[in-house]
Amino acid sequence: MTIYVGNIAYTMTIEDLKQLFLVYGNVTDVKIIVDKQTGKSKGYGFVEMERDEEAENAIRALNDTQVNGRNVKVNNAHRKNTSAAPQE
DNA sequence: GTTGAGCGTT
Repeated sequence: MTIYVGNIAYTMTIEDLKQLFLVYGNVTDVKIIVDKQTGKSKGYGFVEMERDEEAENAIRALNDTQVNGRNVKVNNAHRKNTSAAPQE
């Protein structure tokens, strides 16, 4: 399952997110979106986990929680073709 | 700061 992580602090890195989600399950891939034009973080990223149940568990545990001083938004991704469900 | 990018073998 691909998890969307938004409103994260610019200080948050891929390893930071990976460690956070690894507590709830094994993480297959972690990615933070960086603007190609500015080279800065866009403030959101994606985390891919093997088991959906662990992913949802991590979502419920980390969503709307303060990380690095920022209230992060964690939810299952609902766009692109990386989601478990088709896009309308 | 709210739903990507990958640029060459993932």
